[in-house]
Amino acid sequence: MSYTYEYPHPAVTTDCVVFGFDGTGLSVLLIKRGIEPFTDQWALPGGFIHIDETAEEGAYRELREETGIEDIYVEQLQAFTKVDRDPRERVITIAFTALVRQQDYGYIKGGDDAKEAKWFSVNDLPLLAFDHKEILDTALERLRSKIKLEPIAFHLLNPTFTMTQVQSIYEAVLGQKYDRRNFHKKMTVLGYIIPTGEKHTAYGRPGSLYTFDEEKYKEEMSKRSAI
Amino acid sequence: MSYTYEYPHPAVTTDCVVFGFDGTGLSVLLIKRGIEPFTDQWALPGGFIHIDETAEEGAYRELREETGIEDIYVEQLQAFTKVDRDPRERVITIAFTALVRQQDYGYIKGGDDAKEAKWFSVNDLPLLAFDHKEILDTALERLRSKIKLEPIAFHLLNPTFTMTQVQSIYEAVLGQKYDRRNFHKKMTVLGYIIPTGEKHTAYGRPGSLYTFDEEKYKEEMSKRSAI
DNA sequence: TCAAAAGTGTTCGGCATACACCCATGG
DNA sequence: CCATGGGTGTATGCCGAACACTTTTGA
Repeated sequence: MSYTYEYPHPAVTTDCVVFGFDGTGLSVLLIKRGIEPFTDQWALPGGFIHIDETAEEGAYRELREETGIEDIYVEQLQAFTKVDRDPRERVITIAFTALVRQQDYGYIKGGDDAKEAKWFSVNDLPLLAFDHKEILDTALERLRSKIKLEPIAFHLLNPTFTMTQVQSIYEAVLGQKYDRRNFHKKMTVLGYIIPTGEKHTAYGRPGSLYTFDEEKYKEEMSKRSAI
Repeated sequence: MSYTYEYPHPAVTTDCVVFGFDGTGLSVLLIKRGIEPFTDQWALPGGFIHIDETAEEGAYRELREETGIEDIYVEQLQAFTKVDRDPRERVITIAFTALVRQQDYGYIKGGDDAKEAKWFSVNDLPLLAFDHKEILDTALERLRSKIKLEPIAFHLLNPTFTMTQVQSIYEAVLGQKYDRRNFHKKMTVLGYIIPTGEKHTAYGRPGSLYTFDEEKYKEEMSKRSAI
């Protein structure tokens, strides 16, 4: 079976920067490549898109095939189009950012073109295949600016969480420390972080558990843009 | 001449949302299509990327070919990948946002696959070909959030400009009015908008001309992130 | 009883907002 | 001299930053 065109067509892939949070730092999910090129090197999960699926669908599918991850937050980053970024042929990749609850995927199976899948701290990354380092850096930059504007941190957390956990994510992503009292105040004043009444015990005094209320968030947003 | 692949490859195009400012409102540059499909309909300038150029290079080339525009600010928006977005074959487009000094291009020549090129107010757009309305809306949304964070308004203005002109751009893009005194204060306090000492006369009292200082902007930014 | 983490309130400065009067120019 | 638009300062309110002591739990 072969496909012929009048003009040359680039191949199109998707690559996914999957961020997780392990309780202290920000992590990225990488796969060890099982096929040429860059066999045995670490890379972002991804692959060629099918002719009858959108890039989003392709990104979801590749994630499922290579890592077993499903039902997560995925958002398009941008396309990367350098002419020589793949040694096989002209390949354009559409990169995505995904946020997952890393706890749910403590052990990742690997599969398909991936020999192995593993979480890495963003501060201690191996050498990456292709231009995946550049993609990852772009994703990180976007994550940093986005977390200041939108409540995306909650995609990295359990449905209920403590304020300290939220604060840890902001600190890990933005690389700075915040005052516990001011952070708590700022979050509660937003109006869409709701105490559940439950407590969470780890060490020391138990912390209150909160939940993110999507509805209240939309309400608050429409109030503000109405002004 | 034909090109054969083992797997089906989508075609890849670029499309460019070119914003201009005519002194009162925000405009978009559209071309009237000279070829099938959607002949004679208005569309974003763009076309198929060559196998040996990046998407950015392709976007620049198509803009030059279809509208004669050169040397402007261009930035990638995102890819649009719906399966049926082009009736000919599977086509993925990588969309770009461009900002130009509309004055420099009061008359646009058209050319190549474009019968005609024309500025339209973003508030009074014709029916657009393909999914170009969706692309345009996405670009507008991105422009609105970006203008709040970065000094991109100056790409729409002459190298020297009055404060009132800057204010008009912010008002046109964000769709709200600002107090002249407060706006002036906010801009000057930024530190990278420098008075040239020249005056600009239109009606009434002449206004001071300012210029945007790239170096100072970078300085100010590094100061702030250092804190 | 000790270590670890959580809960909480006040003060201060800076930035955004609201607002009005006078000035320079062209016709 | 009049119409048009430009330049500017002050008062107020809100938000973010700094900062310390007390409480709850498990070991």
